[in-house]
Amino acid sequence: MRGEYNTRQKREMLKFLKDRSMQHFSVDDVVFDMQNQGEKIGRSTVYRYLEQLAEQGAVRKYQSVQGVTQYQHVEDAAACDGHFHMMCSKCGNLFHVDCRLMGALAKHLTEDHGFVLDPRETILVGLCEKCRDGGEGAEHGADTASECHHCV
Amino acid sequence: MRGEYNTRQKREMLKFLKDRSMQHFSVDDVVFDMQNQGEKIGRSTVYRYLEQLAEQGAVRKYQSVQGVTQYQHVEDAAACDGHFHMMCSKCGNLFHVDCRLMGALAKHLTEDHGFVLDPRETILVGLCEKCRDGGEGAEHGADTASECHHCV
DNA sequence: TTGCGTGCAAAGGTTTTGCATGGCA
DNA sequence: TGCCATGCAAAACCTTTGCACGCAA
Repeated sequence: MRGEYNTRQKREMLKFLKDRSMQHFSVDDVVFDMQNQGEKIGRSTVYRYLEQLAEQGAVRKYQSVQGVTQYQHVEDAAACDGHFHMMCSKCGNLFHVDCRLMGALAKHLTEDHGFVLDPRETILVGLCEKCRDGGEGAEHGADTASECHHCV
Repeated sequence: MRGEYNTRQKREMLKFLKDRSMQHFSVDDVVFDMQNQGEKIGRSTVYRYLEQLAEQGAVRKYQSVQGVTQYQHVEDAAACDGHFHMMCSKCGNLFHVDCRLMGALAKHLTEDHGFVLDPRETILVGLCEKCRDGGEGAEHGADTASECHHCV
């Protein structure tokens, strides 16, 4: 049965992801960054374990606009249940969108359009505040929580 | 300068896409389907012209959940401005979501979260009515317009 | 000791690119 | 005729898979 053994590679990779829950990674990012930190890990292992974690719901898996698979650790699966995510097309950061209106939208789509929206798969795309204003782009891995100023 | 010549391949491909504005295609779909109709076209040409059309806004380009690039002809760019799209994760069909609530959401996100939502890039993911009910999955290329029963 | 996990290398699939040829203007 | 467009093949990527060896239990 899969996922039975608790190996060094799994421990280190999970720790790596947990320590960077605000960031998202491609497989290459994980391999490269971990190896830069002196941790030895093979590419196949990263692919395989990331896939396992995604199945378990411990990481979110999605396609970037450029078509590269991205992964991000899900800090609290329960906390993520009720909300959606938004990706900035410029800086690439992923934001949590905690907002009642999203729930209302999901309900409405289900009841009046017949669509059952999947918050785990759906990613809203646009420009985040920093990239819109500064035009510089937020640094990669900046804090990515977004609370609604009005409706939380 | 690119896109200067009006060639047979471009004419046929554009016609092919226009005639099937309700469907979405991978590059392979286009190559295969067109060749099945007896139209000769090379794979590189399809890649290159699709890319050009996407830049011009004549086709929408996006990643399927499985990570394959999909293209769909945009019938009326202006008509698409005000609405979003939803993809069924089971049958893969793309639906127009014509609904005031989406506009309200975009406005709210901009004003209260600082996000400028991009309707052209954003795809809502979930289950469409047919796939939810029948469990069979709608046939590929079925009609994909969805009007709101309440709020249009 | 057993058998899952790992890592290498090979294979598979998709997309891009270089280059000679073809065809539009 | 000049130059962009096309199509083939090769290359570049990303991801999956097969297999022998390593290591957790």
